[in-house]
Amino acid sequence: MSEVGVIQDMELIDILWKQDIDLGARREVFDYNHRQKEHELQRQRELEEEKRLHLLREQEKALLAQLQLDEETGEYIPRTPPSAPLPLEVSQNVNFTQGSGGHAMSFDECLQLLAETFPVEETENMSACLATTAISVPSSNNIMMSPEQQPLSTPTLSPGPMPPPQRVSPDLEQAWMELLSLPELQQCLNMQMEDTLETTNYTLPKSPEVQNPNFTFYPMANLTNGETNSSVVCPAEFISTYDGSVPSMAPIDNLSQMEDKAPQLNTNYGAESFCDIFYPTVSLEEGSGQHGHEENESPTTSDIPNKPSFTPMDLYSLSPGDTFDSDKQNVTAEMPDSDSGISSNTSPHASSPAKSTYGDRSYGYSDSDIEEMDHNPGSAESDYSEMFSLNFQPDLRTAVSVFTPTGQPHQQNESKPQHEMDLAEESGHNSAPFTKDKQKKQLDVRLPRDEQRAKALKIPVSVDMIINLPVDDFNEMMSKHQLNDAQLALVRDIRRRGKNKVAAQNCRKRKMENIMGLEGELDSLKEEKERLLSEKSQNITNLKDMKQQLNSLYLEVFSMLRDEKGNSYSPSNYSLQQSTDGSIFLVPRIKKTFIKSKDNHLS
DNA sequence: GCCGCATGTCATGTT
DNA sequence: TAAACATGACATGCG
Repeated sequence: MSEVGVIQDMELIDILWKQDIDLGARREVFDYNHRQKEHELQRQRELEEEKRLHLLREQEKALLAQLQLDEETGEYIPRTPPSAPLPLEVSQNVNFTQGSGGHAMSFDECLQLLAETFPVEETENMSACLATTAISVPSSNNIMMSPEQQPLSTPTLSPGPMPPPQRVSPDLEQAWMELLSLPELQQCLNMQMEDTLETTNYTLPKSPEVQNPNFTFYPMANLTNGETNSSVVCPAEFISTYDGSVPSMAPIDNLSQMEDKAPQLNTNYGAESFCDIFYPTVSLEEGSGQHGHEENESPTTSDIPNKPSFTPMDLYSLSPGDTFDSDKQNVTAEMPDSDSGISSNTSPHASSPAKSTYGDRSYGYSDSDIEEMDHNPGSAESDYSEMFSLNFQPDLRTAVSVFTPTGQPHQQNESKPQHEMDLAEESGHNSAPFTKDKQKKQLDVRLPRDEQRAKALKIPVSVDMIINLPVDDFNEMMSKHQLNDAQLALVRDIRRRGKNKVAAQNCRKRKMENIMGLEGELDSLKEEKERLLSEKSQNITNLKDMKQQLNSLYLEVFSMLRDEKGNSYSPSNYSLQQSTDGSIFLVPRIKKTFIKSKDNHLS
């Protein structure tokens, strides 16, 4: 293009730009040089970013070389020269406050804090993880949380930082909070989680930091999956570490399946496997169920936001010991009967997972029930089991695992007060006019019967799921489990009874509301009646007064009338009458009396 | 033992 | 037509 042509073009652009000023277009939009400059700046920024990443990677390697596993405490401590051993507590007393110059806590201090937070029995196998990458520490720690530690609060895999473990000391917890507030660490955690999820083709919505190109990336985030993914370096033995606590959560066959799965986890350890470990019941049921097949059939990432692998029911089932809160709503989100204040949340078994665990016989049973079961342990087998002559061999693992959607072992730790407290809270509006402690107690009485029946027939689905699953999911679940006729019949009955129970509660609630509404309406009608009666009496009084006034006025007018002789008319002989056109006539009463007398005579 | 209340369950009708 | 829901009637447990 010639120079003249360029000038002409620029002039043309100027004209267009002037026209576009009104549209808010800036001149830079049309300036090629300006855009080129911007492009160069961006490239420069990217180069700086790469340099920075490289530098950080080098620092990371140096840091890892300094870490050392303390065989006794299981804590990772920095390699210190023998001459100047560093007390471990120092790291706990690190001032995490951010100074004016930035973070007072260095990254290796953060790592040390992480190492201290998680003891050796959990990190025995973490050494491999740490040896490979320090950034895998937070994630792997989270994976290897001991059973008593709180697992993920929700199954939803959040890209955000994990909550601090419960066992940390207050100081450590404080440090944790501050540590987690470090954007670098958050970034690392986000990236680590992403890497983990990517192994199962999951993608999570990136955090703003991730989306921000100017954000500082730690080098580990750029490692390949093989390097970063803790699953690769976490040996399968660590999985078996949890066999002592987890197996009670899964049926035997599923357990074996899970154990068989362990080596696979070793090579491909993602979110799904993660859930398999901590929530084997759900993951094996759900994973192999309606959600599992989705992942198998179409593990596209686009499915994730629209249909997360955890439905509200999963949330409910997965929250160990947590009250299923409104979200339960979440459950109610599945159940459109939001008009009913009771719904399934108020059902004791549905409102809280903890309420579904009836391992303790004294829990939720009436005295007679307990007595009956004590005297006749086989009574747990319902009429169904007797009907179909099934041999119910109490299999603690199976029984407990099958009917605890929460995945919690049935160690009843006297949680009843809390349970009732939850009930009281959750019953909420239900408190009037139904809710009493007795009612709550009786709500609990019935459910275990179905629980026991299901247990007797070894139905591999929790009663809560049987009742609350949408019909499609329910049918799908039933088709996945090979159930015999007796089991199918029982499952159908449990579902029918469970739904009808809620319906009856709603019905009674509505009935009481109707009664109360009718009572209120009755009161208002009584008030209306009183008001109308008083108004009637007032009207009668007014009418009386008006009649008197009219009478006096009539007499007054009549007294003023005179005949041609000047004599007054007698009111007894004459009366005043008004015609339709308004004129007044003096009518003699004689005729009237004559007619009257005539009428009387005829009658 | 009777009574009232709360709740679960069944049968049946309705949506 | 199936599933969910509504509701009357009855049974049961409890105080």
